[in-house]
Parts: sequence; structure tokens; C-alpha cells
Amino acid sequence: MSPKPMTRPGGRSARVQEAVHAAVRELVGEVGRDAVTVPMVAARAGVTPSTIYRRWGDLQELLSDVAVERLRPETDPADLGSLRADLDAWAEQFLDEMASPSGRAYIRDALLGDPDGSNAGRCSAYAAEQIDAVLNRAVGRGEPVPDTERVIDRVVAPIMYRILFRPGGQGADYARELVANALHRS
Amino acid sequence: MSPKPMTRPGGRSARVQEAVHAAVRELVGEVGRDAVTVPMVAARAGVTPSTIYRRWGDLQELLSDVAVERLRPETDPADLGSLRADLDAWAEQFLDEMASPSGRAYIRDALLGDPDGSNAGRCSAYAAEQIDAVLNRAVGRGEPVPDTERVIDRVVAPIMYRILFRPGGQGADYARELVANALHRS
DNA sequence: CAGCTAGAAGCAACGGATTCGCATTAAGGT
DNA sequence: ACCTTAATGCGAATCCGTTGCTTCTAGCTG
Repeated sequence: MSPKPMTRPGGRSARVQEAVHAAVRELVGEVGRDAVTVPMVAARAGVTPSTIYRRWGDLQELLSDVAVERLRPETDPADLGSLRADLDAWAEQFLDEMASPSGRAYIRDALLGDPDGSNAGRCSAYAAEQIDAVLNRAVGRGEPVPDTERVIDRVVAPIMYRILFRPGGQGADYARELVANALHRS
Repeated sequence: MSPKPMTRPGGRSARVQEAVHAAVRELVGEVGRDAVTVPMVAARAGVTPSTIYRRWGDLQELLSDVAVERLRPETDPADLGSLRADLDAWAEQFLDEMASPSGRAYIRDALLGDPDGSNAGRCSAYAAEQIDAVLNRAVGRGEPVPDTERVIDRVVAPIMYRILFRPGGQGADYARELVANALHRS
């Protein structure tokens, strides 16, 4: 949960971290992402700026940290009765959320302050978990299912690539087409 | 070639732009990307910081600008006699270049300081051009070829996704596997 | 070819972000 | 309950980023 290994997770550190995260969320909503500064966050969180610089090192790393938390899915994928329906629904929702202006901003922030790629790795893990849940349900139904990696390569990767490298949104039909390709002769 | 429309392409502006770009390349190599600052670049380029801020607005946009130029492929894809061989070779080289630490850094920088996504769009266009060249050659040979979009979705997107979101490099065999999937029953 | 115009770069000063050393506090273990 | 040490608070010094104004030069016009 913390960007740098927290050797002492107890009370105060956790409180500070939560206060800072909350302050970032509030301020981004109030003054806009580009206007947020470290001293501003520190004041709102009741903390000194040096604390933030020491723990996160950088405004970008802090924003990256917060962005990853907002990219974490809150609910399990819906169960619509079949693998195809579940994947279609999940891919459409994923595309919608990620392609929205705020979604794009969070993705960019998450990648931005992330020298070692660990935050990006967490985003990828979230998607993999959701897909695993869908696939495991399908296995329980006795349906033939593709590999998780295959779904990531065929559905998640193209969606993210287009969002990042090809401004100009894609529709829900594109998501369904990708799902069809992923399930084809699985 | 310039981030903001250059209404006066003549002598001085062009010289300044080239000097600044060269300074960035040198400094990134010398002190590392994270240690580069605008005043540093300005001093090296023999320019005042305000000039850089006015033309690029931001260190990130400047780095993005330089990164895109370094991501531009210098040579056309090799002609090895068959679509499969050409695509294999291209995908392997692409993966190699992009997955290297400096490649990752350039990709991140290109995406980073890019509010409107135009730099990212250029990167995508570079890859599309290279793929088009390979596919057109194959058409000339009478080979059946997949759609460019299909190759992007099946080969380029997974590679970029893994590089960006899954630290922990992929080998050349992964690139070949993706190409095989893209050509399968094309 | 000379003068005009406007865009681009130089200059300087201000405000704020970032860093650093040192004192203080509070976890976690003994 | 005490001790060790990580983590935070505090304040000063530094450097970056920003802005208004001036100067210069490229490109146009007559």
C-alpha cells in the first residue's frame, strides 16, 4: 500500500499516509490536478512538506500512488450467466472507465511517477484479478476458457494501447470485437 | 517537428531548437534523465531558461519532444523474403528497443508531457508505417496479409502493454508467438 | 535595397517549491 | 517500564519556475 517499504506500519505512519491521500483526493477535486502542489497537500493533511518529500520523494510519485488506488476496481465483475456475456460486460466497462478523461488522467499519473514500474504492475494485477474471477466462474460452469494471459494480450492490451497512443475514443463495439477474438477457438 | 506551431521557421528559431534538443540528449546521457533541469539545458544550449519555458512550456514537454524523435525508426524494416520472417524480425527488434531501460524511459517521456496526445499519436504512426511497409511488400509477393490494425492489436499492443505495465522483460520468443497469433488464419 | 512589423529571445526580479540539518516524537521490541 | 530507532516537525538556505519588459532579428513591403 505504501510506495516505499514501511518498516514501521503502526499508528502514526498509517494516519499520515491516509491523511495525505485524502488531502490529495480532495484537492484534485477542488482546484484541479495541475494546480496541486506539495505544500498545499501538506497543509491540508496537517503535515509538513518535508514529510511528503521524504516519504514519496516527489509530487508525481504521490499522485501516482493515489491514482493507482482510484484505479482499483471496487466490485467484482457481474455474473451474467456465460463467459461471453461476462467478458463483454467487463470489457465494455473497462473501456468506458479507462477511456474517460478522468480515467486517462489516472492512467497517465499512475505511469508517470513510477520509476520502477511497480505501480503500473499493480494496475495490471487488478485487471488480471478481475479477468481471473470471470474465467474461474466460467470453469465452474464447465465452459471452455482461454488463458488469462491470452485475454490480457487480446483484450486489455489493445484497449490500453489505443487509449494511450491513439486519442480518439473507441466504442463498446470495439470491446466486443476484441472479446470475440479472444474467445475464438479458445 | 516542433511542439508548438513554429510560425517562423527561419534561421534563429531552428538553431535554438536544435541546440536545445542536442543539449537534452547530452545531459540525459551524462547526468541521467531525472537530474536534468531546464536551467541546466538552457546553460548547455547557450540559451536563457525563459526561452525554453516559452517554447516548450515545461521540462516534460521538452523531454517528450526529444523522446519522440529518438523513437522514430531510422531504417526501413529488413526484407527477408517472406511476411513471416519480416514480421518476426521487426517485432523482435521493436521489442528489444522498446523494452530496454532507455527505451522504456523514452516511451514514458513521450506519453508523459503530452496533454493532447499528439506525441503519442506520432509514436503509434511510426509503428504503423513500418508495419505497412512490411505488409505492402508481402502483398507485392502475392502473400495473403492481415490488416494493419490486426497486427497493431495483436503484436504492437501486447508488447507495449507488457513494457509499460509489466516490468520484467519478455524474450524474443514472445514476439514470435505474437506474430504467429497475428498471422494465424489471416 | 531600405524600412517596417511582429514574433522570438534576452534579462532581471519575484514567489514558491525543494532540500537539508537538527530537534522532537512515538512505534516496536526487550 | 525503558530503550532504540525510525519517522515527523521545524526552519533556513537554495534553486527552480514564472513573468513583465526590453532587445534583436527574420520576413515582408514598397
